[in-house]
Amino acid sequence: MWLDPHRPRPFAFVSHGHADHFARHQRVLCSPGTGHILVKRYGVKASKIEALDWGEQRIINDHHITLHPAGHITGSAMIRIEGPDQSILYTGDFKTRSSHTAEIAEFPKSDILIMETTFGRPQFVFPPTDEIEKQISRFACETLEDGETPVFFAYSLGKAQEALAILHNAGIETVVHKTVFEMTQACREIKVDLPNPVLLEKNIPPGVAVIAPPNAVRARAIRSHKKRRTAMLSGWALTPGSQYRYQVDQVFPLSDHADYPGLLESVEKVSPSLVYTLHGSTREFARDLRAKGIEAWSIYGDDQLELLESASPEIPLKSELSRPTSDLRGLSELLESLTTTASRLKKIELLSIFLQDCNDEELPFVTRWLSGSGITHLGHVMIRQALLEVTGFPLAKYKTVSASQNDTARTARLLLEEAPLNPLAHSFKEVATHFDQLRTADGSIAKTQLFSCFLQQCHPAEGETMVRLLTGGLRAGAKEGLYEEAVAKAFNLSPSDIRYAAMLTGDLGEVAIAAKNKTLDQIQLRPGKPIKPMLASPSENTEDIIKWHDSKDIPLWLEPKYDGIRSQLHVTPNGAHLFSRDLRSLDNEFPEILEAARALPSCLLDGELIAYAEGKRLTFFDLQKRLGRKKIQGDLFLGAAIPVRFIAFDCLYAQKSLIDSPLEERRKALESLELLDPFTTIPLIRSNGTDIKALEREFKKAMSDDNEGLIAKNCLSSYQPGRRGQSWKKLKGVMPTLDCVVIAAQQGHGKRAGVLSDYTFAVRDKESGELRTLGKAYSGLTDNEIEDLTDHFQKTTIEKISRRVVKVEPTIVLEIAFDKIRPSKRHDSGLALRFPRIKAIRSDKSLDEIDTLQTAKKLV
DNA sequence: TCTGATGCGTC
DNA sequence: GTCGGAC
DNA sequence: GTCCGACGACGCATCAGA
Repeated sequence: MWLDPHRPRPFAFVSHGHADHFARHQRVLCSPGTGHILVKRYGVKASKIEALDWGEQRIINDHHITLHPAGHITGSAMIRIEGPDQSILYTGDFKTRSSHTAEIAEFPKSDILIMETTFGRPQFVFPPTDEIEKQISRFACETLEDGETPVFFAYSLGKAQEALAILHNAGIETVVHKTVFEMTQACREIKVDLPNPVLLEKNIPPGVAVIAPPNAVRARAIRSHKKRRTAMLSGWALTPGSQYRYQVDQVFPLSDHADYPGLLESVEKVSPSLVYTLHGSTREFARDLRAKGIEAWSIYGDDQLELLESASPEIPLKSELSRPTSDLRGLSELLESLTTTASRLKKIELLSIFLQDCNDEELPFVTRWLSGSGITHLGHVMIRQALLEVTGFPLAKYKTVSASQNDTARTARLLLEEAPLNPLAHSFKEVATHFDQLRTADGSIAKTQLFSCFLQQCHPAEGETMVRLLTGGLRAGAKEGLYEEAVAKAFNLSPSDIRYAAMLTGDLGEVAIAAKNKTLDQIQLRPGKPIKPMLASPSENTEDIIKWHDSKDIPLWLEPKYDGIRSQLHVTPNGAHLFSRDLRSLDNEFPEILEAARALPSCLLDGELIAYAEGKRLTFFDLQKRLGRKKIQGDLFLGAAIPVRFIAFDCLYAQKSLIDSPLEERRKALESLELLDPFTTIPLIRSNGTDIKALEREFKKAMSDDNEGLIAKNCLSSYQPGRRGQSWKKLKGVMPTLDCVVIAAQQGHGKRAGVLSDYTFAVRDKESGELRTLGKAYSGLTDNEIEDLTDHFQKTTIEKISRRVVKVEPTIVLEIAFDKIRPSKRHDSGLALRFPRIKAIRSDKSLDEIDTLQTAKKLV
């Protein structure tokens, strides 16, 4: 018999109904209350459950087994196993204080005690429960009086019911999230004295409090409710930074675990001769017991997601740490306000004021940092390493914190708050120098070292900002467009002028300084300086294209959409250059193209690089082999094996800038260049803009020529760099689909951190009968669908594969659309999809109706 | 020296 | 590349 | 309509660890 095992076992004791203590065992021993919860929460078959009443005795292999209330949540039990020589008590999770929904804990005397020590450090002393309850009620009342909604986050089983009882006793009307609703009903069914719960519908009615599980922080009904004040109910409220960690307005230390005095008290009652400790501060608590003359050892395994050790006394807490006023601090504070305000206008206002305060030297690079360029990024592995160096924490601790955050920057801040730091003031210039050093440092070890030294001199908040900047994940809800408007506002210019200049340079920093000095008009297009390519908006079908064109008099211009690499060819008297879609230089990768371009006059061409050999186009994957190469070495060989052509479809400069000229004129300029191999001009179809049949024919032809589809262009439009405007439309082929079953689900990042957002799907191999994975997808589902699926997958989890991934029962059939299917080593089907997306959740289909590997292979 | 994990940039 | 959500 | 941030597979480079 296993005790609370994480993996499915033939026979296991399950102490209570929380997910971290449960797996799909063949037979389960538990209290009747827990048994009922397992049925309701995880859909466990009642026949698999062997319930044992409090004090009732069972004999298994000559051992007397009894269960005793643990006081953690409804039904939570300790198990006592008495053998011929000695007795063992395993506590599961427990608490010593009384509560509204859990039975009062009993501590039978035993020789060996295996106990949980989640809060096994002396600083964990919870205030009296009635005191906490009063605070909670007061928070709810005050919030309601202010016309706002109090929202409590609490585990859906246990804490949520406590909260419901507390609010009910205080006479506060409460609505609860779906999972809380279900768990409350389950508790009521086993005679726990709780008010009838009211389910939270789409919108929160006025005058009520809300109880939701912590992972509903991002649920739509709650997020969209602006007038809310949030509170987290957790014992971790006692740790520094918890309010920040949970991103709530308030935290209350309402806990279902024993605090430090409670742990000691329970050891005393059991009076064991040997203690093993589990969860949380296992080593510390065992050490404390040994100091009292009780033999005690920790069983390693800090598998509790929420675990966060508190600062040791010699390290100053966050509040005591000085936070020097500095440029960097200003930037931190700016980012913080940007993140918290949803209003676009407000963000622009904040940014513009900030930019006005920068001097000429700072302005360009600060603008670049904010708009996400000009910083070499550090990967999260290097950042993790630097954090471990500064804090001296073990990797396990990083992982625990990171698992609860899913955000490197926030993880950094939490860890730094417990680290011995020496915050100094940092000017922008110093920060810029540091970024430079990081960029030029050789190797990841040197970079890590540099960064950890810098972090040591940062206040945690500034450390977080540095990490945000270095990971590029500002998550401030602002990108290019908004920054352009901010620059315009800061220097009193029109946003369109700023945008135009930004299009030309692709460097907002340069634009900002020009704006400040009123020299914007000096920014002009010229070959050698890359500009952002114009993009096409997608359209559904040929009908859309006709509707969009909407003209009898103007021809509809069509070009095939090649499957290559978008690139810009700049030819100047001093040499030629190639740039990629995001303005990276491709010069090293395609030297033979540059060589050939020397024969061309000065010009700037927009086009597509494609792989082409022996009169035939090769695939994108062939072409990709030539990307990312650092050394020119072997280029001769590669150039021969995978020759490349540049297919030009636009000309932005020929003697003068043609950016503002209509496409017609640009095309003329392009044709007058009379390009020769390896340069070609894209075939152009000047079609009648009203004949849908003709359009269909052209589209079919483009597809049968192995193109991705067609690009439709308005021949009178100017070139709009960097915008996915309406002057160009793309039309792609109808995608094939396969019906697949989900076999694993993965936790998301950022705004998808509380949900299982990413699904591994599989098809059936007819030969072996096995399921074979084909790929992963999330794209295509709405937030609500993801929430529902998360719920479903939590209930149908078979086992935890890794920190983020769970294996689930194959119950959900998805219709997966994709562009192409091809052989691959990534998945065990030996196939992979290009651009997979979820077209539909096929709840009408069952596992035996999914597509087969053999069908999939035919589509290759 | 090889391999797998990670980062980065292309679609 | 894909997509949904927010403004 | 437009921007933004969640994500897919693939190929090359780099680095840690076998």
